[in-house]
Amino acid sequence: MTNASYKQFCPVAMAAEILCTRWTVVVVREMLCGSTRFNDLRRGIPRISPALLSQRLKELESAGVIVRKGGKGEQGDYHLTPAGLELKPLVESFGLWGQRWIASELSLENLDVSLLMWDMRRRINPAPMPRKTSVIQFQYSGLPAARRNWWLVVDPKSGTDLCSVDPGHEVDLYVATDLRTMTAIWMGLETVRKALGDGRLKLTGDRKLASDIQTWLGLSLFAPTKRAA
Amino acid sequence: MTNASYKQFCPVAMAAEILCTRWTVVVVREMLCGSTRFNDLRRGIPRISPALLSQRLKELESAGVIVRKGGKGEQGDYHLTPAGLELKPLVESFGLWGQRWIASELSLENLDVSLLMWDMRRRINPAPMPRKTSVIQFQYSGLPAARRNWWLVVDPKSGTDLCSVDPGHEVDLYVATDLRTMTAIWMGLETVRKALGDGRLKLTGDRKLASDIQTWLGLSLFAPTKRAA
DNA sequence: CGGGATCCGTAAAGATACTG
DNA sequence: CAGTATCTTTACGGATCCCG
Repeated sequence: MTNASYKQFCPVAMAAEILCTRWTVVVVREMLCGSTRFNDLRRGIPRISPALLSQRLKELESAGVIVRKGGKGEQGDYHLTPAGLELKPLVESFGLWGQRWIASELSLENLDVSLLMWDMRRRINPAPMPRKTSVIQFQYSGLPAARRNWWLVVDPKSGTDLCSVDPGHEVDLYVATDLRTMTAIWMGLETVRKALGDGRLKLTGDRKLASDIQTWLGLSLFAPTKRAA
Repeated sequence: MTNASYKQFCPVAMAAEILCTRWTVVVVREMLCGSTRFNDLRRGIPRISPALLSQRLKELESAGVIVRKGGKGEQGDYHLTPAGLELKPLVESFGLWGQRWIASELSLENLDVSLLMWDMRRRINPAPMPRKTSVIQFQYSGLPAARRNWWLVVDPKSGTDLCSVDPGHEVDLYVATDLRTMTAIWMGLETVRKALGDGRLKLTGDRKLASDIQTWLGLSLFAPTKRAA
């Protein structure tokens, strides 16, 4: 079917043929967010099968959107080409439209704690945080024990690590909440202040870190978008 | 599969789930270009099966992108909702990227005379043409007899009609060329002047109409886009 | 003739297991 | 870690038919 094409010279149709197969736009989004390794991509796209991810990467490579570095059999390292980088406005169009027009209840049906934490790790802004390494532990009520606790280890110099098992460091701030509340905050559907107010979010530990949370907890790229629906 | 979703709260993924099924973006493009009837859509998307078009229209309706006017069994009349109209920038992103990065030889493999004429009909600009109705006959060499001749009947008041059988009016301008040349001009890949110069395009009839052709023959929306590949 | 619905064979995607 | 292999389910393409 991939070969039995739309047969239209229109550039919209030609681009759609490359990009509008299942998962493809999500793969590109993930690469625009900085993932380059096969398993990093899988982490950002948990429900894609490895076979299909592999196929999509090959298709994107032959379309000139990405290049694979490393020989066959070696570790692959995937990077966007100039053509791939220019897909950024297109992916942003998807995000803006989705944020504006897809009912928020629908988004909040697709809760996924590892996806949320993986996104948060990428968007943490260490600038307003202490010079030293900060450790923030998230505690999600109502989740199975293995997925309940998450640690963000923020080193202003080397970046942020995400752990789902206790890394053993002393914790500077505990964030106790439920997954739906944290996801809604992340998406800009509600605010830290409101969730703190009605008790769905509790912060304990370092006072400064707690009061500054809105400044270092980078929200989703699309959180500022005004909703229409 | 449509229901077994990506399961991601990310608005990019949620939008992609709605829009990135086969043909869907092309259907939206066609509606943004003004088609509202089932068979107008089929004309702009000749290779979609009626069953799949019907299914896509239902999906777009339940996603809130279009509304169907007319009761069940009645004539359907499909219109974009406000959410659908806001897909315009997204569809334009596809077109811009496609025009910039997809090799032109690839586009010119997908020649389709009825698609080209259907697009041209929509983009003709009657303003610089005579007040009276103008008839332009296109003669494509190398096509089977039934698809060789096309007539655009441009009435500055009521709009433009496209005919593939002789409507019987007196012809003001004859445009004799081949399909590849006309498509390349339409896409901005080359100019009328150059095609006239090397004889791949011939204009006979009304001198004024002929010399003004670049002003009234609206090109593809993406013709001004600079290519990268 | 416009606006679809049905049926069937092929092609793509999901799930899971497995390997260098 | 970075993918293949295999099997089942779902989607798509194409032809045909239906109905007002």
